[in-house]
Amino acid sequence: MSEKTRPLRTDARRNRERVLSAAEAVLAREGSAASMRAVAEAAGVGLGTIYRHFPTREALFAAVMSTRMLQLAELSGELSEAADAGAAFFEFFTAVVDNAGRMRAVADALADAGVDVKTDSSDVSGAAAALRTALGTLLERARQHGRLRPDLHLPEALALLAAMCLAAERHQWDPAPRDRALAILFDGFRPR
Amino acid sequence: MSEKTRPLRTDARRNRERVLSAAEAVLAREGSAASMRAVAEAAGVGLGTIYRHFPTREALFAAVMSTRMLQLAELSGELSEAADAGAAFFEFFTAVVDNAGRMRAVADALADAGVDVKTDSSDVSGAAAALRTALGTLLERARQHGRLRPDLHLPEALALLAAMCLAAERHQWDPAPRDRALAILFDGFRPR
Amino acid sequence: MSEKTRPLRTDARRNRERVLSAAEAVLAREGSAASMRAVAEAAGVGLGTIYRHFPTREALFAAVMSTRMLQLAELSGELSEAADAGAAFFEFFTAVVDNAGRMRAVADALADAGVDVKTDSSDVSGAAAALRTALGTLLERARQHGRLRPDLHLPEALALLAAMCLAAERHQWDPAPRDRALAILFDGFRPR
Amino acid sequence: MSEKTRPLRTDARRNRERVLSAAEAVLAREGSAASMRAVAEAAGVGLGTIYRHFPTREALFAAVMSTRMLQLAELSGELSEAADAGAAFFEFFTAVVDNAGRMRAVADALADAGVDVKTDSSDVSGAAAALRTALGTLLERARQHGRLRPDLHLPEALALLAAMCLAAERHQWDPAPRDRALAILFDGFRPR
DNA sequence: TATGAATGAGACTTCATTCAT
DNA sequence: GATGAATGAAGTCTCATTCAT
Repeated sequence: MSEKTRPLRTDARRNRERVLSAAEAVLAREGSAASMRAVAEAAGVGLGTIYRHFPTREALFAAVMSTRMLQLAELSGELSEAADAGAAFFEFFTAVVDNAGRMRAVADALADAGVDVKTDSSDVSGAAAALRTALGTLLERARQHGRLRPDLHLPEALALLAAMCLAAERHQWDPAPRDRALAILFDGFRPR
Repeated sequence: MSEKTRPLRTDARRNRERVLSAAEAVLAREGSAASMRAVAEAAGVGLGTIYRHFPTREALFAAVMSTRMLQLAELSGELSEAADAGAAFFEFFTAVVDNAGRMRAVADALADAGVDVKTDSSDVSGAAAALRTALGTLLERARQHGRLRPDLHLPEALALLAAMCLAAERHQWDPAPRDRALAILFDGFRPR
Repeated sequence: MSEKTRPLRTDARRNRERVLSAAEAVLAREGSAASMRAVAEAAGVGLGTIYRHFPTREALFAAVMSTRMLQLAELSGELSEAADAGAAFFEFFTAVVDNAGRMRAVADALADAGVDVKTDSSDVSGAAAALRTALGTLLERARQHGRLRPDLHLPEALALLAAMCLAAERHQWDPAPRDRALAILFDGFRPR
Repeated sequence: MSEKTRPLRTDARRNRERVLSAAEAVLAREGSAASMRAVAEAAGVGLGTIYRHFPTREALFAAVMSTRMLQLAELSGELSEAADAGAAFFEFFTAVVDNAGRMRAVADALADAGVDVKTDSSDVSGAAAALRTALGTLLERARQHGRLRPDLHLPEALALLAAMCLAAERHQWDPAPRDRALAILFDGFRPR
């Protein structure tokens, strides 16, 4: 847990970023079977450079996911103080789905967050926990404000979030159908 | 003479079944990257036997999917005459999700059914179309009976079905959480 | 059971013939990599039927070759009494080349006949010997009639025959180019 | 192993050479059905190394052929200015046959050179064209010097060259029989 | 530190051969 | 006898990972 990283040289850090974002792009384009070579080429670095920063293919992809999840968790911070607690929850939910739609394979990790975390990467499980916490906080607040049905709890919400993410990334959902599906689901979330 | 003959044909057909159900099990356990060897071992047959019945890895997996989808489409036949049109729709929806929970990768095909069918296997596309039609029929009937919100149309329903299947399959959803998630979603389906 | 070959039932013998000629056709069409299944299909019999008559793939193809070579050796019988000994030799030589042009892989065996027989099938080596003898007889007679250079002996003649056969089968030589090449070679055969 | 040579960027090129010459040797020993693994073992490299340098089995074998053919075409350059145009032609012809005798399968390509080039590898077709041109040049020159019969043209010469190569390669012709056969053929080439 | 050549396990697929029906 | 389903060794090729430069 206490993975203390020492400051990388600036060019090394820049390479790490390039690899990460190349990996994300390649994952989005080619799915989870994307090869390390494809990532290296997209990043414009050698294969060895990837392995300098990420010990293994799985570690690289886990890093992609946790990075993305952390970004989402950060978004929740802002929303947790929004005036309309219900809107904040729905906005966050939508943002996560939207995000998943842009990146194949991140949804897999989101799905994992719902149950047990299978990956042994503490980074991913940490980010997943952060995301879960973020959703939980917004959920609780919205419910207390009477904007969500009282019997809606975090596990179901996470499961449904994961479901929508998986579908969004697999369908390459366009905004319109996505919004229609979410509108229906959100009606199920509301108190009667 | 009167003894039941055991022609090779029978044995061959049984082997085909064994391969199909082994493939389904392996797909469920190992995901879509499952190897042909794993299927062969699970089926207790040689590798060549698989290839006798299915010319290609893709063909085998397509057969698994279309078989499963056809079974579901058949179920819809019975339900389409049930007394309670709303219950029939929800039961079918639940059955499909339940089914997907048992088989990774079938959900992929279900997802495909929602949009365009990408696989060129006419078997799969046919089965997918059958499933789409089945859901459409039940949906229409339930809506006309006033059990579904008037603005719920097939595309959204399919998208949400696919989403739930994907999640069920990935989470290995147990009945309890699955039912809770579906209950919420179904509330979203109902007229207010 | 006695190992002595006994007359085959007429249908069995007919099957043997069908397999042989199907094998020749398939060999001609697909080259020496032709599969047993292709032969079975061309012959309209099951795979097992081939193996009833020929213990291995190699045995089948050897039988094809020896059959063909025997036919050629028989042709030499007629020619060995022709009035023009020189023409008889050239005609035989041409006939063999022509034949090879029609059947891929038989040329391989002809080539083998020129040196040592590698196949352990006594059938093939016997047929090759018959062919060698046939050519030798015609050669000797033509030379004694003064139609061939005195220093042309069987080994060279066989080597050149094999060469032309190989080329003929590989090029799918049409008659015209084949005749031009043979005319030149035959000029080399003649006394100055 | 005494000293292990240390891979260099240069070493990659050397590995390429090792693979090429191993492939030539294996092709000569085992014929055109030689396996990639056999080549890898003969070269003392891993299978993957072959595929790094040659994308495909066919590409490797094509490279072997075109390399060899190019070497022969180069030889013709020197001979094209020899004092004795007839001897130059015969020497070249002999050299090509001699060469083919050392490598099975190269003869196949030579045969292809005689007609149309079937391989889509531009390397091979280019080398084959170079070889054809080389023979044509020497042939023309020798004929103009009155050392070849006037009606000997390139197509026949190529066909006969291919024939002799095929036979040489298949027989593992020793020099003596080869020379005897060539002497006879060359007499056919000369003006009467 | 970055590079990319090398490695080899493992994937898919074919096919000669055997054997139950 | 005939059939063709089953088998599994072997072949080609891919790709995560290591390591010398």
